[in-house]
Amino acid sequence: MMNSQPNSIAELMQRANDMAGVSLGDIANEHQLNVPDNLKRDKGWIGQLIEMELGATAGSKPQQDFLHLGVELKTIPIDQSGRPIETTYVTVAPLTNIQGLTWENSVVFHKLQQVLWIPVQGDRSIPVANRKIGTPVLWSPNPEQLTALQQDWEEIMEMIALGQVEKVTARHGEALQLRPKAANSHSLTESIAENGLIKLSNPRGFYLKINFTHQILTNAFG
DNA sequence: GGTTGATCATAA
DNA sequence: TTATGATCAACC
Repeated sequence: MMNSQPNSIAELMQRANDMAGVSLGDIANEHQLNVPDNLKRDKGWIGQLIEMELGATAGSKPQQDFLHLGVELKTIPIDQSGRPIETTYVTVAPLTNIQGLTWENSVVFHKLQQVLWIPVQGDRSIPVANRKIGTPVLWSPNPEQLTALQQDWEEIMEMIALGQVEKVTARHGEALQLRPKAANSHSLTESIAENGLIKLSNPRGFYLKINFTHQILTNAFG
């Protein structure tokens, strides 16, 4: 059962606030869904469940989840102290046809304009069904965060443009990092070669580092 | 214990 | 294959 699209940010936030303190098992029951014992084979299960509850538009378009509201939805697993357990996937990294692409025109920039963070207990010792949803955070990057993101993005994209995508490791970047994003390490997609022509590389995605998302949550909760 | 590179499910 | 939703698990 997919809930209807929220018509305003206020409506979206009301739904999000109503989920706070509720367990994943309770939400799943509302939608008559079974809860997996673990997430090994259901890595996106929590995200999909929350999308359903909040009425996000299903689909795999490279756009915000609530395009009409200008809001991207992200669930984020946190430990007992409220620190994110995992990095946050943002989007696939473009590896070709990037001449003239600017930060302001990038998918990363657009998706991070406004994000609704839904913290969820992520400690693996807690059964998935018992994990509780936390207080939502509607976030937009402040000037400092925006600058940090832009610097990382531009540095990484320059490497890609120069045919150096394989030389970019997850250690690059303070806020944003580039990592594999594929079915496996053998997946291939077109990328720019050092001679400017096309070569094949493992697909990459942009991720927000934990320290960065931790700061977002910390700022929101004082 | 935190991070990096690898991986899983699914839709179009 | 590429996009979505992410977490797993080996490694330092």
